[in-house]
Amino acid sequence: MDIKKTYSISELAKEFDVTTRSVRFYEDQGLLHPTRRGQTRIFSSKDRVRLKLILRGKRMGFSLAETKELFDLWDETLSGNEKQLLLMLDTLARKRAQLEQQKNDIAQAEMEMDTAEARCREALADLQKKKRQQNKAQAVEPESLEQK
Amino acid sequence: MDIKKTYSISELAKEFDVTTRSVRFYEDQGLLHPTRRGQTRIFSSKDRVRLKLILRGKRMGFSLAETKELFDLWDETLSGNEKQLLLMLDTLARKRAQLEQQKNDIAQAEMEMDTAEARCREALADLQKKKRQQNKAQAVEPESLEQK
DNA sequence: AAAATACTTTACGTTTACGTAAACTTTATC
DNA sequence: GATAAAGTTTACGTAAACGTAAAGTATTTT
Repeated sequence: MDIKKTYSISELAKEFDVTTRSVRFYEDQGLLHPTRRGQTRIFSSKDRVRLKLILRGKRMGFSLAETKELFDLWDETLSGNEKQLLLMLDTLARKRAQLEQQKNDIAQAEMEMDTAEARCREALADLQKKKRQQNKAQAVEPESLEQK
Repeated sequence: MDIKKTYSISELAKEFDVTTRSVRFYEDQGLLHPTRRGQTRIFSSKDRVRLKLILRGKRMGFSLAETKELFDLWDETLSGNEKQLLLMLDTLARKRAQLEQQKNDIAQAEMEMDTAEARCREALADLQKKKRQQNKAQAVEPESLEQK
């Protein structure tokens, strides 16, 4: 079995460094489904996992709506209906393509950052050279002052 | 030299599959700097490159503000001021860390999609087996009817 | 010259993802 | 039993990234 524990809203908020407002909002949008004891929310470890997925999705540029779609689709997939299974496979394939695009984008960005960094270091090296020449000039100056 | 051409707003919009509204918005936000002939915008190949970077940034989950910051920083970097150079190097390092995080996220997502896909295929295989068994049953049924 | 085409500015509208404040209950602590 | 701490709902506010008219200008085509 999982960790099998339950979580309060502030426990989750603290663990993942989000506000309770955000967590409530995610519930409101149908991404989380806490139960209630009285009116207090009780989150399951499934909710915890989903929160983690939500945040990772955000870092990857996914909207909450997209993530919710995936959650819902997965839930329906678990029903075992053939149509849903095929739909899920199709969706997975499309998401994979999206990830491929992102990997390409990242690789490109990294290359460009390499050249940018190289130029920076080159420019810095030039500045250092200039400085050394100035220091040499200054090292001579005192003498010329004394001779005056 | 570059491609050295200039571009109209609709040329760029068509090439990158965005609306002219978006292009004007990017200018408004200080991300593009077209010149004017009369009141008509004329985009340089530098603008074209920047538009490409803007869109890639978006796919990578960067806001326009973040992208603008990088543009501005890079422009100031080109001035050759030492402080700016160091700032740029620092920023590059932070962006690299961000990309690393994204790569981890993507790798994680891919792994989870692998297991999700495997479960789907397994469930589908089970369904196929059931179907074959049903077909076998149906193939026998006609005989049993005739014998009645 | 009239009409079509491409461009412009101005400005209000919309969606997403929360922030923030107000007013209220429930539970834990002194 | 008062007070603080953590939770709740309701609701208005906001920044980002455009969408969508409306109304005008400039140029090209017929």
